[in-house]
Amino acid sequence: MSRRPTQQQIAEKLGLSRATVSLALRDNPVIAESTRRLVRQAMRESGYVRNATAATLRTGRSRIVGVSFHNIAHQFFAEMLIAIEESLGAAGIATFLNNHSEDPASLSRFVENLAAYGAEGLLVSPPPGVGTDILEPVKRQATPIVYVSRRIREDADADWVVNADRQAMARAAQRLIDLGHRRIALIGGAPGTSVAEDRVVGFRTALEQAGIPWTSDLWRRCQPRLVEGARATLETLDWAERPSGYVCFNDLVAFGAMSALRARGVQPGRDVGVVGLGGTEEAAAFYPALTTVLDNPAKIGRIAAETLIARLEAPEAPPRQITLEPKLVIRESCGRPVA
Amino acid sequence: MSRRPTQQQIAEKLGLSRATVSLALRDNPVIAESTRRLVRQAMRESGYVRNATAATLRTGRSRIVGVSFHNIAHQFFAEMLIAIEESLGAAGIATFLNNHSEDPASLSRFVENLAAYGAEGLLVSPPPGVGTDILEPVKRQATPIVYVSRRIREDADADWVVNADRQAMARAAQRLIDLGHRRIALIGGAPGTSVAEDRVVGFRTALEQAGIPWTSDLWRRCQPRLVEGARATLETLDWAERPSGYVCFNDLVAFGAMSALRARGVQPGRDVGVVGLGGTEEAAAFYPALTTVLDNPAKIGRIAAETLIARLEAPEAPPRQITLEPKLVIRESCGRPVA
DNA sequence: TCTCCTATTTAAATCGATTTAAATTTGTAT
DNA sequence: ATACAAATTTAAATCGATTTAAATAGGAGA
Repeated sequence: MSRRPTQQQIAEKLGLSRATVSLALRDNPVIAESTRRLVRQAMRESGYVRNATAATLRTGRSRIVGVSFHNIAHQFFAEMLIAIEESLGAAGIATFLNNHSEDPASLSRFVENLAAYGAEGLLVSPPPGVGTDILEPVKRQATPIVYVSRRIREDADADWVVNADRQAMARAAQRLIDLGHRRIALIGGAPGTSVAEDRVVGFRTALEQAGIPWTSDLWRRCQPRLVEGARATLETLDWAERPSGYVCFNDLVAFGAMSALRARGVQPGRDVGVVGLGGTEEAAAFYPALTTVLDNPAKIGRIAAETLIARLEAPEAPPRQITLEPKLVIRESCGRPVA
Repeated sequence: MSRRPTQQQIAEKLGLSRATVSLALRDNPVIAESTRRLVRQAMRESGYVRNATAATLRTGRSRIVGVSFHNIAHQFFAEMLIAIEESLGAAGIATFLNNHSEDPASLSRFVENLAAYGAEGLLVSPPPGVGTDILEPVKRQATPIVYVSRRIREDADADWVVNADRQAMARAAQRLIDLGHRRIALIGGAPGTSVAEDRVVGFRTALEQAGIPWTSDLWRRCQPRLVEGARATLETLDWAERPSGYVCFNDLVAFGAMSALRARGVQPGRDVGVVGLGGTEEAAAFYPALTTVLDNPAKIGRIAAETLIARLEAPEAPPRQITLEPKLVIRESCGRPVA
């Protein structure tokens, strides 16, 4: 900070009072049109920049919102974050960022900081296993929270915007089942998050409805990363009865799975079927092109930001709990029906 | 905001003055040890949260830093951002985020907002073609700026942390040259950014030093995305004299190039050589594994944050202009020497 | 007991914008 | 002119923490 003009100084220069300047700046109609123009002009000339800190202190409205995800290097979260920042920015709201890396302590520190700055809202995808108490500092100030992608189940009447993870995974599995696959593995997903739990349930349900018995070793858990997907997939090649189909936790894992399979001479789309989840741009360009379930990060981000903004305007409105329906995109990685 | 206790209230409860409470909170040694403990205790019990807004207004120190990149969905920038947020957070500094999408207006709005909130610093990777005037609102307040990855050339005595893009690209090209390739295409990169310009110069220099004539059509420009890389690479297959080597703007483009080539029956690592830039985790897992030049996003991010923090402490210190040396990682995508 | 010095505590100003109640100016009708 | 209403402008309080100068308390020494 240094010497940048304040309303005080502008008022003095124009021989007006601080009050007049402030009211003129905010286009209050009680100020004469001519005076308003005068003030506007002076502000432009002097390069006046409104001191948001002072305004926040006085009004109690910070126009700041916090966003906390576990890993913004995941395509899905990165795109969501971009959409959120854009939507908030368009509404004149600043974005405080935190990447908590699944560490509750990181989120905790962030939330405390949000409270200190008087943030007006929080968009969060919490780490697995935490309760609402971790959000206590903002909750106490009645700061609205919107859960994005992941939620805390305990917080049943909060706002949230998530994917229909169960249906998405069920749809992915169903695709392979429809093609005649009976031996299907689930690759990826870390236990503990609401997302992973829902996806596993979806997978399992699809299998059981098709009369295929579910056993927990059909699920090869792994971090949602390409190399991990490759590793987990390789393990299945040692099974007594090899899978003919692979449902992957996300596209990245699917890429890993396909790379691993191909490296072992197994051609996805011909020898085995692979389905992803995500609908990343790369899925279409990969060879073979990946059949996948769309997960719309930008759409979720936009809706989440809108939900928060609506909540700011109507704190007492009933909760908005939005679940986006998945859509299967069929490409080449599942190939044709099996015998 | 709502009723959360203020220092005022704590003071009343304890029968002390606001001054004492404030001084105790900040561990000022003039306050008696016993009083300090008392105050601390009361704060803990009442769930007091410091009002950063009020403190900022009084002290002029916001403990806020802005970060603006063009696309945080790029792996490189996402990882850089994570490292930055973590480093700043560890220093008790909050991160204001902007994803400007190469739009100067977006950056401009952000910078104005930073000035309004009294941000103490800016880490930025500016859009192509902008001058320092776009940063005027923060510059006027003498807010330190650290350029990250990209810089504004005009701003010659600013702090910056960038990759040695020229050398990186030269090294990539050199690898192919060493293997005997003479017909090498450069895939990707959008003109106008300092990064792209430097990389092209590096590529061109390596060619010319090896006695290979550079012509501008060796460069197939494209957005740094997988599908775009695939498209640009396909174009080269129609050339009268096809390339035997491909230097790619980044790993993502290389993945696209390899996918496109493979789809046309050209096997990277056997029929042609491909080099990437980035050192993403996926590069190792891809089939064939990608030879690439490391670009250390997390390291750049960490150093950039440290540079800014150092600058806050010593505003008059000489500029820190850091260029990270590239390192080639040889894998399989270039194959063996050609005839 | 009284003085002086040191250790603590406190009153009050300050940061800059906002807002309300009150004051002032302008204009109109009589 | 005079009164009254309407249109503008302004004084002053406020948000909560920080900080400096000044006040007070406590103790030691004479």
